[in-house]
Parts: sequence; C-alpha cells; structure tokens
Amino acid sequence: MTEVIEPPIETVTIDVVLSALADPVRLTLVRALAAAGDWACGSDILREAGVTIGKSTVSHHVKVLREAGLISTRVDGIRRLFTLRYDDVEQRFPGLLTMLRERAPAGAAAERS
Amino acid sequence: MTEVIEPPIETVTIDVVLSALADPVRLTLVRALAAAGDWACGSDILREAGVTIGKSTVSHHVKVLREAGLISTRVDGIRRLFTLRYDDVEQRFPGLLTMLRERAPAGAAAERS
DNA sequence: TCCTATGTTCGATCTGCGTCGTACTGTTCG
DNA sequence: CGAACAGTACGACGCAGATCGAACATAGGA
Repeated sequence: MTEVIEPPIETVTIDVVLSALADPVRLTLVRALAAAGDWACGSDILREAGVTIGKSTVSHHVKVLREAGLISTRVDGIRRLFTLRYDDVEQRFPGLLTMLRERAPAGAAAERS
Repeated sequence: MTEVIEPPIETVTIDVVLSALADPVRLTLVRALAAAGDWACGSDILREAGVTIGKSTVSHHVKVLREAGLISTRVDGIRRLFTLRYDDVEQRFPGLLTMLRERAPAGAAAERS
C-alpha cells in the first residue's frame, strides 16, 4: 500500500510521547526534523542529526515516533519523506516542541564557573 | 545531614526530565503528588498512587525525580515529605505539568470497536 | 534503653529495548 | 529483465535500568 497511516492526534497519550522522546537518538532525530522544517528523507535526517546508526535502527526509531504521533511519513518514489507533525503536536501538547528546541547541554553542563 | 539538596531549576535539561517521566511508575507518582497538592510522605504517595512496590524502589524513583528537578524533599522528624516543584517546573517548562494531568488511558485504549 | 517506623544504600536479578545484520519488498533506471 | 537504492521486517545480542531483599541509619515513643 502506498498509504501511510498515522494515529489521529487526539488518540495520542502523553505517556507514549514521553516514552518516545526519552531516547536520546529519537530526541536528536526530532530536533533534526524541526531544524529541517519540511519533508526530509532518512539520509537527510541522519546528516542533519549528525548520528551514524544503521538504517534498520533508523527505521525502528521512525516507527516509534510515528506511532507516538510526532512525525508524518509520505512516499516519494523510491524513498520515504518524514516531517514533524508540528501543528498537530502543538495543538495536542502546547509548548512541548518549544521545550525540545533547547538542545542538549553541549560538552556537559554550562557550568557558571 | 538534614539539608536536602535540589538542582537549581535553570540547570535542569529537558532530556533528563523526559527520561524521568518516561517510566510509568514515576509518572504515576508525579500525578499522585500533583493530586495531593502539598507535602506528602512515602506511604501517602503510595496510597494516592494506588501502586504496591517496595520502599527501596520508591526511594529510587524519588531520587530520579528529585535529580530531574521535579520534586522537592523535606525532613519532618521520622519521615521525609515530598512535593511537586510546581512553580519551578512551570517556569522552566511551561505547560508540561498540564500535559501530565491528563491521566493514563483507563482500561487500556478506548477501542472504537 | 529497646523497639518500631520511615527511608536510604547496596548487591543481585531480570526484563525491556536499542542496536545490528540479514533477508525481503518495492521503485527507478539501464 | 536485472541491478542498484531506500526502507521495512525479523531474529539475535548486549546493556541500561527497574525491582527486590537485606542491612543500615535515624527519630520517636514505650
């Protein structure tokens, strides 16, 4: 089938979202998608995220994020394109994506000497 | 020592908070504390949360939540009292606690048969 | 002083899940 | 048709972390 199913945003629970975002790799992928802004394929995301993991692992993480209602998938010829469900997530969990924008503490904490 | 240290809310990262809230038991404990409203001891929380786990497990979860900046601990004679750092968390991550108020899907998913 | 109640810490166990490799599906191009 | 590419499905492996029990610490009351 060419159709890609996604859960209606109303049926998404915060529990599932939290579990999905608890993994550092998935959090990086989400941030990369947020930075990309629009549709991006797997290799684009990996380059943007700066992580090097197997493609089956990427597929696994994408699946988890999709089932958590966070990302959307579209078929484009030979490849799949992914994007953040920005409006849906913002409507369902206002402020969540804003929290994620603050990236991980680069080089440990920014210790105020 | 009678002093209980807590991380300044500015130093708390969303990564740590997400990891802390990803566990179903900890999420239940946080919801119980939110329902309690004010300071509650371990047995109070367990009763409010309706879970039956060993006290060492509770101690472990409380530690994780405290290090994530979510709860505060105070010594009261023979026992420790815990409470949600509501204002701090709301200031640092606006909207987060509101998302958590929506409790878990009672009786599994609301299957649309 | 001794006993009880509340938490913490430590060690051991065990399950969940993140990761990888391989095989498979589907699409595009030569 | 056949080769190459993008992603998925599945099985296996290993590790992080959730849980428990026991020992310890501390405060309060008999």
